[in-house]
Amino acid sequence: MAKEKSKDTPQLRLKALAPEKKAQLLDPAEKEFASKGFIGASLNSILREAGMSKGQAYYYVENKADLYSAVCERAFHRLFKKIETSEFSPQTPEEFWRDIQNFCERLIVALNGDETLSALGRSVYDSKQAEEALSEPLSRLQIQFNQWVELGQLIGAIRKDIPSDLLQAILFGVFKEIDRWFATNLSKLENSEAMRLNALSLELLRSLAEPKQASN
Amino acid sequence: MAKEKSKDTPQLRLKALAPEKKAQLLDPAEKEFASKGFIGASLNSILREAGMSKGQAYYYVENKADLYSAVCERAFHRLFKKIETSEFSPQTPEEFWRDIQNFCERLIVALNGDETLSALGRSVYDSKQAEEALSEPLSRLQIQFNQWVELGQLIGAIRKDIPSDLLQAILFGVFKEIDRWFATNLSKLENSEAMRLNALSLELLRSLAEPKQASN
DNA sequence: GACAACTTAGACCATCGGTCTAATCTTATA
DNA sequence: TATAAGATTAGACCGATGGTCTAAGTTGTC
Repeated sequence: MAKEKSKDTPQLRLKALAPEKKAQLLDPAEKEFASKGFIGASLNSILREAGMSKGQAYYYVENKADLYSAVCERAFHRLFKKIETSEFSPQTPEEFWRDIQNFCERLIVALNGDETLSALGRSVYDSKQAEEALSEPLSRLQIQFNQWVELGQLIGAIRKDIPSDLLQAILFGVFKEIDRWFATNLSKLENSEAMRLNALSLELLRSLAEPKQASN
Repeated sequence: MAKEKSKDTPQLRLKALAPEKKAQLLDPAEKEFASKGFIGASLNSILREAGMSKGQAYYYVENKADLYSAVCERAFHRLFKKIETSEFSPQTPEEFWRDIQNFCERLIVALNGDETLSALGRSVYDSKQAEEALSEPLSRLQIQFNQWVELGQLIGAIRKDIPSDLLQAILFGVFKEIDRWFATNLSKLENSEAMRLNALSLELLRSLAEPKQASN
């Protein structure tokens, strides 16, 4: 009983690591994952870049998926610090959608200011394996999302005739495609057109989620 | 100039191959791709199953992606023979959406009758690499799709305020998520509920694509 | 039968993610 | 301060992957 039982899983060891050393591994990993995707990224190449031996890396990380997860988790926190989510307790559908719009706008601003972060985010679509690697943080996101949906349903802002996981999948799907499209086409767009489409996209999501007999 | 200049690319050689021999390679490949996805499928394992040497396979196929593409192409033809697309020349939005619904129904029936085919279809979502491997047939599909969209726009069945590739991405995305959801949840569903959701899904797609001031 | 083209087998390659062991470095206690 | 115990590190090694290459076998033609 020397210290505190000591850390005996890679994850705990990584968490207890000095920030600079953690960065020594996670920075090159983030760059590689963001640019090559989960599957395309080479572990060996990351380690070479990090100047780190395999034994060392695998002492702090269980496998490739675990490393990816650690990288995303860190990036996720970075994003959340930028967004600083404010209170969210709408009483009417109008308020609900205003708050959602507000949130989306801040999200977009935050992502636009950090290309690596948004590329990393997009890497989740890369493959099923990437999604599985993030199943834990993603399920946390999903819980959060479901709370919003339930709240929205409570105040009549969101339809109740679709199973919420199906609705969620659809909304995420649409969001994903819009994100993808903007990522590839933004540069070719006039500013005004971009803003119009942005607003339109949100309306689209709203029209999907709202009860059928729309309130406007 | 012995024969006809002979086939000097793997693709042409494969196309000229006797059907049974083609099947000897493509059948095991289809099974593997459908069950393991593009990335998860093992080429070596396919060849073992097919009783075919590497040299032989690579004589008829350029690489893994090319094999996947050949498999999908063949499956695609199989699907189309089942669907037997009828004429499609609606004059009004109502007719347009009736025809679309008709098509979707036949598509669903065809897919339900061929589990391997639908699993193979779903394998496209497996990874970006899978999608890239099918870029050629997919772009043909896209052209077809765009013709429908243009026709729909002409007769006022489809909105014109969204770039058609964005609209297409969104519709595909929604379709994909619905397909996925049904693939995992169908068994748990009551028959009547399944039918209700099915109809609702189509309505959803329609509401996304229709001009904003809906006609009904 | 000879020559050329087509076809096939499978050894071989670099790279992949991952494992394992032996060495080293740290720390705590006697 | 010596030593034992634990934490950490290096990197050889592993099986499997997709892909290449060459030498042999097969086929068709004159």
